[in-house]
Amino acid sequence: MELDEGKQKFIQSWGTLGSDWGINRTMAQIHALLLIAPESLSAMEVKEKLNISMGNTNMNLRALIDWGLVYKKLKPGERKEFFEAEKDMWEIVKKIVIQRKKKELAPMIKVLDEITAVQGKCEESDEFCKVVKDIKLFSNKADSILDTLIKADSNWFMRSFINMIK
Amino acid sequence: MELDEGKQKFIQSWGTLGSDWGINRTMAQIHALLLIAPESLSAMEVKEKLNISMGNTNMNLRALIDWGLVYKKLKPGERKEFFEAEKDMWEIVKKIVIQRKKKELAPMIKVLDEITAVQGKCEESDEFCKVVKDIKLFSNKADSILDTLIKADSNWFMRSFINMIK
DNA sequence: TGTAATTTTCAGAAAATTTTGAAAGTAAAA
DNA sequence: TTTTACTTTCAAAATTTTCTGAAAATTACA
Repeated sequence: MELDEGKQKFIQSWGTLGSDWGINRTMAQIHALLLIAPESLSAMEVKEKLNISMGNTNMNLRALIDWGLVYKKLKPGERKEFFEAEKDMWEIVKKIVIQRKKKELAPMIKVLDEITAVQGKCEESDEFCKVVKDIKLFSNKADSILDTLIKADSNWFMRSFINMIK
Repeated sequence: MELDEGKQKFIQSWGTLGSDWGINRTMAQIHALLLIAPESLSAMEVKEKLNISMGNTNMNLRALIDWGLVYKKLKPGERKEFFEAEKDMWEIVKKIVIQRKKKELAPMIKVLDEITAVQGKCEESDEFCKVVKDIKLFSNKADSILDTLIKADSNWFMRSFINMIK
């Protein structure tokens, strides 16, 4: 395998992984492209390297910026904008966790709370009540664990996990 | 809000959460329905409660069984099959982790390994090589953390995290 | 064995998501 | 101010994913 082939493969795989992770394919591919770019790239360069339309490029670059995975960079003397990826893996993971927590966990917790307001009507034996209680317990735990992770730095995280594992 | 309304809401939310998690909407809704069902249900009952086709019901019940989230149960004297959800939250999470690890993490690690075979051709300065190395480190770490989690039991997990957090 | 109940399969339909392309918007330079 | 380079928007098209419905397969019972 040649180096360029490897890069291509990496971009494709990152795209696939992304789409499994609620990040759309193109968004993840742009991220991958910027991750391995030695220099920041312009929107036009991204468009051309990935063979996608300008509209698509623009929308997904915006989304990446929203997520905090890509930064806009202005080069002095250059009119157009350049883009640069966040390259610290721990930062990347944290930013993804923040987004997914907001998009997924928060709404679930909200619904669970609404449902709990009704729990008075529950028979002790009612399966529904038991399940909701369990899930609530679990979600709240997950919520606070993730909050801790988000605040933590990489070393701390690794250290904790190493302790946990041994 | 009435109890039935609450149940409905729960099924819908679990469906939405599912589709964010690589479990399709219907699959997650069936899981939710079975989670809060006091008794195991037949395929026909599932079909009717969720207003979906028999084909869809069958396919997603199979998928849930594959994932280990639902068990098939035969009632003596009854010809048809009944279905019952795994209700232990920790088991549920573990089973989802197992599937996603297989589907997402494993292929990524495979690609990274293939790519690494080419790394000889890398300049020390090449961004690509740095990034691949970082991601590999991270993925392998994630892989072994998840393996540990899968083997662990709920109490152990919680205990570790409580320690971690304080 | 034949019949009826139940389950499975899968091609095409429907729905959801992503992408394009062209037009509109902005702002630096001339 | 006009031109030019670039960015943004968004309706419609393309693609991908999910669902249906009907037919085929399986199984249990008579």
